[in-house]
Amino acid sequence: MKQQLSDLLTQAVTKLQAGGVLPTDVPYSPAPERARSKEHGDFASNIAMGLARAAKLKPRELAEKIVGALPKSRWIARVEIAGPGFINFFLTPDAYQDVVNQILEAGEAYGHSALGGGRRLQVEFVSANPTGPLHVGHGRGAAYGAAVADLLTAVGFQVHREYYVNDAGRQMDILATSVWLRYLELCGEQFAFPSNGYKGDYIFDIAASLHREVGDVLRRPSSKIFDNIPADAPKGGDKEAHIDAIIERAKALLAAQSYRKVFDLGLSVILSDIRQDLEEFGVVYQEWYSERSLTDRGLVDKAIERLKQTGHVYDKDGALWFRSTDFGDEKDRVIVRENGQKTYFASDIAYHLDKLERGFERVIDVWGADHHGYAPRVKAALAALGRDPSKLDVLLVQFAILYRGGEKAQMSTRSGEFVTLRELRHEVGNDAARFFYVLRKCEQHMDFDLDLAKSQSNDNPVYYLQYAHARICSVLRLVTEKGMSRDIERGRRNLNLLNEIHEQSLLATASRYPEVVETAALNHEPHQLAHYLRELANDFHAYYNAHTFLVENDDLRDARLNLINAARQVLSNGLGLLGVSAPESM
RNA sequence: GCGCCCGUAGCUCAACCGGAUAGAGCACCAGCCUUCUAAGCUGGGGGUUACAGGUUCGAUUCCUGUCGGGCGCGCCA
Repeated sequence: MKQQLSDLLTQAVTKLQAGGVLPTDVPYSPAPERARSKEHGDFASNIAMGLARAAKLKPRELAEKIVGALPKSRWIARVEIAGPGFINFFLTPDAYQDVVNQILEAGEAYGHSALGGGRRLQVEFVSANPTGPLHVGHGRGAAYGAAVADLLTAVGFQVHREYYVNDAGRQMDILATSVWLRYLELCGEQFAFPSNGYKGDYIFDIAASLHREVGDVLRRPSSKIFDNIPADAPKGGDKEAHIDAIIERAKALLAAQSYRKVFDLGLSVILSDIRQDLEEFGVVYQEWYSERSLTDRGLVDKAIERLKQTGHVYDKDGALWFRSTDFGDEKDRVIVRENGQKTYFASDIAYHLDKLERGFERVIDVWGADHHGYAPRVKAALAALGRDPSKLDVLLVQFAILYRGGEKAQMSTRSGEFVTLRELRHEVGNDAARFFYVLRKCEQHMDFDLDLAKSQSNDNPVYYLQYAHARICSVLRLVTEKGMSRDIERGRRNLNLLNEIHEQSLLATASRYPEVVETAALNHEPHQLAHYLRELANDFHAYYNAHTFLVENDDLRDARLNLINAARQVLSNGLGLLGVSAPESM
């Protein structure tokens, strides 16, 4: 529909260029936009305003010449020039008729396109450290990332969804040590649990299953563990030094193989919990990419080696630095520490290099906003390695600030005081949670009032959309109950009977769906789809209240049933892209 | 101090790579169920788009500055 108008405008401009009215060397965009107000018609073009200067004409004068050169079309009822020089198109009622047929023929594929041409994209999202269950902050990244990935799939990209598993590094050592210490408590050892250890209940569960499995085999006397260890913070010491020393002691007292057993148990229990949590949330991945595997395959060393070859690293204070300031970063970054350990950043360089070497045309990282300072250095590393850093899109998701009882709720994985994603899902339901998360654009700070979400879940806008879907299903079910017949073909032939204002409005909104999916996908803005669906549901509910569908007139009834069934299809497709179910009854 | 994000109705948020009279929901007020699901519909009040400049036919949108809020600024991840 949009394309046809665009073609007509191009023909008009070409004609004016041939007549010498317009220069041929000025670029222009004939794409008309959906008019925001009904009195401005269905589509509006600002082409005359853009070209007025080049034509040395007033915008309205040029607009008149363009309209004069416009070919006739049966889709266009009339064309008006308005305001400073807008060209407004009023479409004929039957211009929209065919939309119903298009939707019903395409079915679940309505709104899909081949825009992406099958090009391969990667979307990496959530990637939370496997040191505890996902909390509601991760939920936003999950809902957002999944919706972006699904939207891009819908417009024809081949999308690879990936979760980067940080299964190496100090945080995981703290986790393993925390599990071991809780295990020792079960064995009967007594000591003060480190203030910087993980204190969540899930640590007890893992420790208990470890104890059931191996008994007291991994027990070591607490006197040996805490002998000559730097003081913890509550005793005026340094909590970081304290926990690091305990980790070293744990590795020394347990043979490498035993330590690894505790470590792997903690990792696998938590990771499978995360995986199940996300799956229940409707978020699935093509790949769970292990950080440890990068090291095991030598990719980290290889990346460092390549940086050395390109001459962008140097030694200072016993550490190896990457000169990221050469590529716009605000300071240089350490990649190998004084103690010989590679930093997390080193792994990330190898990881992102690997992403591009796997052949993805474009790589999208969905990060929490607190990581925003990290993007320049990753891009710098890619540039230093001769890669195009613009192939990496970092989408920053702002924090969801939790409110409980009118006050900010604490969010700390370490202390174990947080609301888990699972708790949220159970309280408000998957559908409401998915929809709520995706309702606002990602760079917008989000106030998440838990009391409101939990106690007044019926106020959640998702029910408004689902209700529209359920209502339509209900009407379609009632056709036979009322002893009426339904003939889809008869409906197709009588679409010209749909001339009520509510019907025209619903048709126009439904016809916009493919455009909405396209812009939402390309701009990584699922909230556009969410807001659109609300509009569509609103059009339906208004129609429902204004008119009866199950009328005696067979022609009119079947036309209307086809229309609302088309609306149902669009609702179902749109909700599907957002990971929300479309119930047949409520 | 420096960097990134944000500031729109009482509250939570939209505004489609600069467009016409800035829109929804919640809350508030007034109406609509003997007819297809009232988790719905109809109408109403509510705004100097934080502030001051600049760019142009035209600015919530782009630029500069000020104020206010969030987050970063480790040889942590």
